[in-house]
Amino acid sequence: MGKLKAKFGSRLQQLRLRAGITQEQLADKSGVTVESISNIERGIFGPKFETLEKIAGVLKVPVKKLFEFEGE
Amino acid sequence: MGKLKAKFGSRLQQLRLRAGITQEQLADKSGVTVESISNIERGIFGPKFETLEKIAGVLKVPVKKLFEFEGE
DNA sequence: GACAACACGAAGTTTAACTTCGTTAAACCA
DNA sequence: TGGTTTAACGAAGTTAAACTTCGTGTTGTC
Repeated sequence: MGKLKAKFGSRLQQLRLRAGITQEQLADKSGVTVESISNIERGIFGPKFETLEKIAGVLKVPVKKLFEFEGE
Repeated sequence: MGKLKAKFGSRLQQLRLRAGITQEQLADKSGVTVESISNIERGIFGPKFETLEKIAGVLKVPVKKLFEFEGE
């Protein structure tokens, strides 16, 4: 229990690297700061719905892709 | 753009009805109020990550199922 | 050496999630 | 009828998580 933020974070990092962009680029296009992206990727907190939607848009993936973890 | 909350809401309602439970039952087991579930299902706001995780647990579905919308 | 990219922490701000009230209405059953 | 359940819907207030703004430290690379 309580592992969703962490799993989401590493999944986000995975998809961001796959897209070939930096945290700063993702941050700028998503309308948040680099530190926020860093915090999200490290599982410190999860994005709110609005940010979630923007991030998925920048990465050009459906939102559900961000919740597809390994071993589930 | 900006339709994620609404799509998530109706998807949640769909899965809740499929599970055969009321908003109140889902609310109690998820640790939020009935009004919150109602607001989420109507797309007024999206749940925070912690609530999202609990809801998926109550419905016994992986989180990504809640983001599987029609026509995507 | 300088720069890029990122981890990481602390402290403050913002605002969306959440609550608490209350009303309304449809559906079902006694 | 009347009572109960279920849920939509609004307004207003509270809470807490998301987000920001600082700042330091590390790694890699040009």
